Amino acid sequence: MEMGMDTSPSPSSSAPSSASSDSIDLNFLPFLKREPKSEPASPERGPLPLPAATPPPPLQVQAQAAATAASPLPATPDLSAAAVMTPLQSLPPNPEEETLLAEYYRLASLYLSSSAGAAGVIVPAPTPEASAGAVVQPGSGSAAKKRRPRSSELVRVSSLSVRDQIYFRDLVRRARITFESLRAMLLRDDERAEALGLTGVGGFGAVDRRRVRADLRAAALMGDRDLWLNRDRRIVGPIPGISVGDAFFFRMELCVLGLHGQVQAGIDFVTAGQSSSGEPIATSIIVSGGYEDDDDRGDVLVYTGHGGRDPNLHKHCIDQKLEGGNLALERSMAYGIEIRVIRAVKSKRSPIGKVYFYDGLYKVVDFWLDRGKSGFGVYKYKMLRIEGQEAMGSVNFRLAEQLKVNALTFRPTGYLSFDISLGRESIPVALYNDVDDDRDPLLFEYLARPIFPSSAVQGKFAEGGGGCECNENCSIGCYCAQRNSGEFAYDKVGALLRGKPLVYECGPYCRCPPSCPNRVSQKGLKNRLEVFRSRETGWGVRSLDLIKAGTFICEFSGIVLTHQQSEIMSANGDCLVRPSRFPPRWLDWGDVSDVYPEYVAPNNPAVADLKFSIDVSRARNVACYFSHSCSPNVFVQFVLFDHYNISYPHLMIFAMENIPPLRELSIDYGMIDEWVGKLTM
DNA sequence: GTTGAGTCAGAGAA
DNA sequence: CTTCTCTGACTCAA
Repeated sequence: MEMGMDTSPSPSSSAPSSASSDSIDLNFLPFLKREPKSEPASPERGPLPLPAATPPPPLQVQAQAAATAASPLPATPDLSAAAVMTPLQSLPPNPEEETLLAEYYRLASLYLSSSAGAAGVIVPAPTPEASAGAVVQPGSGSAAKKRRPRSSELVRVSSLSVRDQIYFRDLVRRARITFESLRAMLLRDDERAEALGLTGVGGFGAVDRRRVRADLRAAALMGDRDLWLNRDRRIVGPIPGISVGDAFFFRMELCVLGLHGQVQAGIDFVTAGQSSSGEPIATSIIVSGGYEDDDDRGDVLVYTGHGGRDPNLHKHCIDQKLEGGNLALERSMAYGIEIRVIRAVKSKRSPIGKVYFYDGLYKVVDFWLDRGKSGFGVYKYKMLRIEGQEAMGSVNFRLAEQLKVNALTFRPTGYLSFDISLGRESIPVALYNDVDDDRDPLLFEYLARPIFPSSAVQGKFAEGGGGCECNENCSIGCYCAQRNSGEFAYDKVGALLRGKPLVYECGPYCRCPPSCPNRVSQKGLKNRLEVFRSRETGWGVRSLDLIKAGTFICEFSGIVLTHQQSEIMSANGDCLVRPSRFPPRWLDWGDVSDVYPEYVAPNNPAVADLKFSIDVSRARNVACYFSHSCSPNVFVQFVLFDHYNISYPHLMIFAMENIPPLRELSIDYGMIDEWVGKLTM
């Protein structure tokens, strides 16, 4: 099958295609259901305003400059591809309209996702083959795969409306969830294969113990389905849906998203042949810390060109040449083209020991040929960060590390409490306000665990046969695995593999030890959370730790009321959280239907119609201060572990994006209740 | 700390 | 103009 015939939806096009659904019923894709009926306006794009009058600065170094550099520049480099883009006819953004649109979109999102749930998006249980995932080859088959090459069309995406921003954020999140879910599935398959005595991906007879990297395989699966983003144009400047500060764990993921298209090289650029001015143009760089001559001061960065190094040793052995990415950076300087900068920072929270932060846009302001520490010639580029951007992810990361050690040194004022839980949480929860004199969260009793009504839990502790009989950590086939319809919900480091209607963790009636990997959310906080005051969202919550997507954050606590009690209390106008109102965002986590169209979200274990509510008016925990968003970074997963009454599950909150330190956590509450208004005003 | 298989895109040849 | 082959870039996992 030719890729051109592929029936899978292609998110790489900026507007949702009116995909002909030959063989795949697109209607069951939850994501597509949530899209607004009308096409989101495509981003306003325009030709790059290349300063025609800017003469190329005289090359200070006439090294081995490629012929193109030496030849005189055309007065106006004709980036013709950009020129045919829709001309800018943008009105100045109207804040009022933006707010209305945001509200409209929130409601549309709410309506569509909730109606989707009611209309039976949850289709029959996946076959074991489908849920095992990697054993099934994607439908298109890998035979005649022909990857669509990267386009050279150079565009800059600017002034996205609120609605577009949400649209692209969701698009990017979906791609990232697909990537991470595939990777997790492949890893799990590897482990199973190894447990069975088969080795790696080579299958039978493979001798090599080394696994084929799951990140590469996940990217390849997505590539076969044309699911890589932003391949139809080369974007200069910000990538829609990716914010300054976003965190990534794999180089391949950067390629999949189009943030940086080079698997290994640190400089990504449009080649001379592709650019109509005949010159290469750099668009992004990665500062990995691998080059000894780099000098990184944050806002000011001296970056070293690539090349000249021995492939095996990380030593320079010949002079660098002004070609490829090196020349492209120089050309970007001449034209004033902004460069995306991605920094690698060491982190124990990362599966690979480091994390890549998108730190925003820089401009090259100077370049020269220098003698590196090795004694060989290296090209150096002085880059300045463009002002007015969000704080850098790498800076926030370091600040948060310092705050964990000694908060008062870096924030002498503003802390109202270092632990509003008063020791009730496993990790302290700080309270910080440097905005006004509100101290509201201090006035409530901190309740780390919800209190269930006795009628709800009486006799429900050992319901359904009590716990498992495992003496060691639980494994596939044990009673608790069966409860979870044959598979455990978490991977070995405690990340949720995919969202489910309900997760059964091992509990007090299980024999397995506390180290059992099926005990995750019951153990409480693992991240340093902070309740903080902001001018935009009132009270909010942020983390000092980098939170990997899929990991547990905290429980939603309070005094649990029965249906009857809820009716009475809400009549009194009290603050009630209704679990049934959270849109089923868990459907998205683990969704790989873009790659495996046969994938459907699990509909087991079953959960009851939830009629209870949580009263947070007297006692509450940190979860109560999460801000609302229709494009949230956390979601609710229902979990049972201590009692087994399916009408009263715990509301456990998990990350659905990688959440960088100091970024606000946001959740989709569904309807905005009066209490949310009260809390966030 | 060391090692090697693995990827895509660029560059140039066919 | 398209298609191919070679090369360079260095990451991730053991």
